[in-house]
Amino acid sequence: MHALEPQSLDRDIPPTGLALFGMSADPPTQAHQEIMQWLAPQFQRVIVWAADNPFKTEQTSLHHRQAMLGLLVGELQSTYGQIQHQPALSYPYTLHSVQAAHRYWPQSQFTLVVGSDILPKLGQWHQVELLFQLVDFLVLARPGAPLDTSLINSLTVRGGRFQLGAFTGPDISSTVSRQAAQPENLLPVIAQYVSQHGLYQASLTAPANAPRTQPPATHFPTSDKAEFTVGVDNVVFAVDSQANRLLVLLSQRQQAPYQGWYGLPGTLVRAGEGLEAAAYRVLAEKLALRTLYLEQLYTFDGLGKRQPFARSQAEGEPINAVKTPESVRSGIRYLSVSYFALIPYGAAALMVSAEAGGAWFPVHEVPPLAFDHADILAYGHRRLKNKLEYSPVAFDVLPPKFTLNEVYQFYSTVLGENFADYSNFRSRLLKLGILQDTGEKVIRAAGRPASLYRFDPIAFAPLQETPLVFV
Amino acid sequence: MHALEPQSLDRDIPPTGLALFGMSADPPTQAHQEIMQWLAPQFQRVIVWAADNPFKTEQTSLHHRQAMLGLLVGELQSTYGQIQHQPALSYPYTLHSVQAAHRYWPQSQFTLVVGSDILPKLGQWHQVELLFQLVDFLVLARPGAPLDTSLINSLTVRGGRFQLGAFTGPDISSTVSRQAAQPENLLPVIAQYVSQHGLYQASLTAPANAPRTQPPATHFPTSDKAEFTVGVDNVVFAVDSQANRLLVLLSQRQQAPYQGWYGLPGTLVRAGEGLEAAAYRVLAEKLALRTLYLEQLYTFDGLGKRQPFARSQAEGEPINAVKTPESVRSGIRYLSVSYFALIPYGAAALMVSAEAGGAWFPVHEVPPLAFDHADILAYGHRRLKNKLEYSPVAFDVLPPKFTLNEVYQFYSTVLGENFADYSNFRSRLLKLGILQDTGEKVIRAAGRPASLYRFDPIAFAPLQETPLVFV
DNA sequence: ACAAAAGTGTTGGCTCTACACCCATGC
DNA sequence: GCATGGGTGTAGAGCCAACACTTTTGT
Repeated sequence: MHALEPQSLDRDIPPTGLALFGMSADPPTQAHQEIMQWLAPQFQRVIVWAADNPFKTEQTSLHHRQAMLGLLVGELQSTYGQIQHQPALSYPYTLHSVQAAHRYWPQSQFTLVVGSDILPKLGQWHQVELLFQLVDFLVLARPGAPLDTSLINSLTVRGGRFQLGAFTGPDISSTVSRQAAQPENLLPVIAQYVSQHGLYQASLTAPANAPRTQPPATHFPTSDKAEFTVGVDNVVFAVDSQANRLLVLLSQRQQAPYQGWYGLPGTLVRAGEGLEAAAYRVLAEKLALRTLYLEQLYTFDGLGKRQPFARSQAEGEPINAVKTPESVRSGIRYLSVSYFALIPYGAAALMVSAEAGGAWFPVHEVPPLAFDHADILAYGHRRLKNKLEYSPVAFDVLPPKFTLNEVYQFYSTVLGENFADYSNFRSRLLKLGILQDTGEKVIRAAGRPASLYRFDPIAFAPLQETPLVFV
Repeated sequence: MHALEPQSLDRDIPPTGLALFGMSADPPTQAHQEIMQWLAPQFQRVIVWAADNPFKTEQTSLHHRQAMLGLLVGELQSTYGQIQHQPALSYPYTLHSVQAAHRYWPQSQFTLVVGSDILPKLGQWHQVELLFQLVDFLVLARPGAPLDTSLINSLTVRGGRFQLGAFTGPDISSTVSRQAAQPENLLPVIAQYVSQHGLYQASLTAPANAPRTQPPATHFPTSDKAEFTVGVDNVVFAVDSQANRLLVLLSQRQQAPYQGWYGLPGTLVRAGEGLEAAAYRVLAEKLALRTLYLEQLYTFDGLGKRQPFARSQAEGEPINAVKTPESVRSGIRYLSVSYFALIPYGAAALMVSAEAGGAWFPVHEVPPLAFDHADILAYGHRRLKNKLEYSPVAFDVLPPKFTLNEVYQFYSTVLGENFADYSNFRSRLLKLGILQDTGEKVIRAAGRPASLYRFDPIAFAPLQETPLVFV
């Protein structure tokens, strides 16, 4: 039993192993901190977590305990970089925490750090024999829980490997600090957290009207951050289903750069104005309309071509090799947030004419565009096609009552020629059950009168989250 | 035939009609501009476009002609708001332009403005009888093309309705300005465009080394635009498929606001640094890894809750009613561009420990987060699930060789319990033909050895654009 | 009567789901 | 042997493209 000799620790435990130190952290104390400091030089890494024991009903919520432990570890990390807070190890059973650790750091040697007070209960732990195979134990003596050699013997018989830690510091009882908790007994960083969140109210003499949650201030620390001007650029589509043409709204630029070129209608975001509000403003300046579909597309920095289509960086260069483009290092930069809009075809006519400078182009006949607007337009076009296939945007811009053929024309205009035939489209659409037959009939041309349908939002509501196919 | 009296125009044509004025615009001249000015007071609106006649081979490309016409109309619009350039009316046949106009402005009265020189050819125009039903004609006299009354009579018999315009101004021949083209014969705005794009080279005495395309300058006009600080926030996921847990990387904030809270790891964008580069930098500071999947998620202004999930504004309030939130009107604003990353599970262990301040949380057990990071996280989670279903991101973070069961575990961890059974998942995945069987076998636990597969990027390449389902 | 458009029905082929069953290994 | 996980096969249900067919209108 010489392994139980305290002084044997420093030479028996190799500095290549990982220490696992779970605790309730309710709250974490200076003793916990000192144990970590004591463990740090002896192990390659020290992993700590707050145990998630659902049976302790009186316990402070795991969130708070994790936050406090994170603060405590954060204080140490500048000196002891190898100490790590690992919330993903929070499990009800220690076995599961240890198993997770094995998955995180395969082929590592683990030492589980425990207080001597848990030894009597250890025999009944969940699958303790399996646990014994996975970790060595490092037992730290606690006052009131002297080491019982026969107990350790019986556990050793079942497969446990125990070492005794030569740690001598303050006791680690959280119960004491919780119950007799005066702020001065806690570490300052913990005390601050405790008072801010109103924990341990029963005993803590917290300032009566201390703020519980902090106001979300708007101040950010300055560094060599860049300053930006932010603009929105809109890709606005209208569907002329009768002529089978998809139209896009462009506007001609009045100033350099690209003076005289066509581009996407856009604007700079004004002080106090939201992104989406700016996008709406651009539309309202060019068009008079009441209904539309609008969503954010993509954000482009001004630096080089971004490709929103890029699938992956897999197997590529290490990420540290990503280099900052050398262009545009001067002064204020420009950021473009693009939005994508679909408006009713009728509204295309209602263009506000005075100085609007907007014009509709068929999407397959757009002129060369300013900046990278051709890319943005292509991306928006792609998004429109995808959106149509799995979401009912079409009904946002079709008239309130419509014939099924109108819907069909709309879809085939946007999605192109290789499109399903009318009768199958029809039956699929109706089977979704989101269209109401109004009973009204209408005659658009020669031929049998068509029923007018209405989109039924309440029938659609439950399908909102379902992946639907409208094709 | 009193309708042919010039002076009858002002009282016979109601100011409620729309004038349609198509031209070749090759280039548009001062005469065109004067005609528009003359038409403007007489009509509710004047619609102009550049005709798209594919038979004229020597013609300047439609793009340039549209751009020039747009510039010319732009000059007039501050005074004559009712003049509109409408490129969507560019068709080979005038009939189609007129029909499109009828779709744009239904129930309107249209007058087509033409020069007297086209009258002899008008009888052979495409479906001219139908055209006659759709528009009145307003004929402007041109030198060398005197009005032939018998010609007009015969066209009237076929259904045409003609009026004679009392316009007296310079002749409108573009051919002349093109061939005898000196810059001083053109309107200044057109001359500038022509020289910048090197049009009409044969005859134009353009400056020898005038720039053909403008440099994309980086200067923008100032208005009451807001200044922004831009940050990126990353939603970083790792899949622990063995424990069936999805992990997300959080970091604890060191400063106010929300000091001590957990939040998404982020940073401010530095001068000269691209958005994606900043996102990579954050990851590189916290983690040591070589492969990952990264894509842009969404851009949040700091103003109030945005909901990237919003389906539509359909049937809502008119867009002019969208109001700017009153919050944060002061000084510099903050914009958050969020990115979404998926990293290999093994890399989660390689956390750079020193002062990294990062920690992995199971996604269903995250603590309360700073700012609106909980919303961003939820959105990222949604995106992850969607991405998995129709794109092969999983293979970016799985090891280079993997068993099918590992893929299955990965999918069921992310997509949850109600997931297809293994054998069907297996056959569907293999049928895609994007996995190669390496022939190697591996034994993970008890049971028959599993084949190792490899993702085959070249087999996948042609499927890139196809809508695939991996579920 | 005929053409054109709306709407219904049928049929063969395909895919998906659920489940049964065989295979190869550790113990 | 038996348990465990890998891997194959199959019957039934449902879906879908293609196309024929009926109904109701305009001309």
